[in-house]
Amino acid sequence: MTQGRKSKREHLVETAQQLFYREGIKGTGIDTVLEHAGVAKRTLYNHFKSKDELVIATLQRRDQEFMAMLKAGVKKFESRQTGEPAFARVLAYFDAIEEWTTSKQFSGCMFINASAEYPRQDHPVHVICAMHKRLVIQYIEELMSGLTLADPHDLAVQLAVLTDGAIVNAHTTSNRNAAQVAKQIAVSLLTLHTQPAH
Amino acid sequence: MTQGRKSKREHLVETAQQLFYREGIKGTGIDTVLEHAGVAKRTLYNHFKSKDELVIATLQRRDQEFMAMLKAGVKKFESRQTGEPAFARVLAYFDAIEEWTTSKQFSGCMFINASAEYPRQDHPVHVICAMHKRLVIQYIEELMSGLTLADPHDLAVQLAVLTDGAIVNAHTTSNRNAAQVAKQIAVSLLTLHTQPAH
DNA sequence: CATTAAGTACACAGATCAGTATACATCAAT
DNA sequence: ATTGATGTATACTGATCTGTGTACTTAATG
Repeated sequence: MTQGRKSKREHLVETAQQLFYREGIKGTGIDTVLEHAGVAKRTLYNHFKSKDELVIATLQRRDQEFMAMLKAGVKKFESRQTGEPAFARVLAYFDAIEEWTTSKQFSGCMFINASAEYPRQDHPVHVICAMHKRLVIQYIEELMSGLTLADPHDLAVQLAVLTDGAIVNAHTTSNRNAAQVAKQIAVSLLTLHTQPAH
Repeated sequence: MTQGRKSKREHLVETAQQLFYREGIKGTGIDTVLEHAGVAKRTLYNHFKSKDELVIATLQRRDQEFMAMLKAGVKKFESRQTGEPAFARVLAYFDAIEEWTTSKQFSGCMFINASAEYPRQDHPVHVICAMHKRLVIQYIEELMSGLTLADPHDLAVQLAVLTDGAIVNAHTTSNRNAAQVAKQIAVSLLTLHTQPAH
């Protein structure tokens, strides 16, 4: 029971996650996952009763990983900002997004990609992706909690739309400036909504 | 050579386009396309030497169709706007996006979806999607040609990022307000960039 | 030592996949 | 009327896919 470093299950999910992200989910066969993980097929099907279950496990893992990456990025970049703390956190958030979208391994948002591969909105995979996006909005709302806003949720949704636009634009058109573009817009929005027009 | 209504080729592409859009490209087999089109397999492979070629043909068709839809939408909605014509056209553009994203058959952007299914940026399918996105930016730039702007291309990219964000958000989270959110942001940006701050 | 849990190796089922081969039908143009 | 292009029907290949069946190994635990 107690065994070296990682459980086989965890190792499978980690390997599958990388492959699904790089090659797409439907573009990656179970056998490919097993080869890369160096694990027997039976072991996989002892832990997951179908590929779909493995897919869902990878998305849940990615959700954890991504949120952690975001929070670490915000922490890292917010110190380099000046002015209102909540304002600085939002800017740091877009810096984190930029660092990610310009990184070497970047291949779009795993959840947006998965949603595209499973277009049906009632499919479990699609549902999980929607949940993740809702979590991100919630997180943005938390980042802005120090600001005085007419409708904080509304602004969080705006910033989330902006984020998704930047991610997709960066991936489809290989644009390395997408996140900066989004950040620039975010600054405009924040300025508008925190200092009333007159 | 001269035959009824539509050529078999055109019919195949139209049918494939619908299925690829609704069920995903890798989620749709050649046989499914043939069943729906009522065409023999040999006929398909006389017109296209591989599935990839058919996929590319559907994307090219979708590009034509989508741009036509946008232009028709702009024409339809711009008359309902007041004020500066170029400004009104951009608002009408977002109205067109909204009408699309809230329509019954909406299942995301076919090019974003295809990019996700073919994540490798050098894959022909991915390249075509990037080209389409560049065309959209160009079109937005044309819409704004009457406005006095410091950097028209820059603003067009911003609006394109906004558009993609709205489309993706609408699809993944089934949010019917996404396009309105984007439009609202667009208004802010246009106002900021057309009437200098002081 | 015996039991039990977890993993492995490997063959295999059954479906589906893209693409080909072959023989036949239709029909317009020469 | 013959030819040539286009399409059809059907069977088939070979690869790949998810998932299962089975017998063996390994190691921790009692």
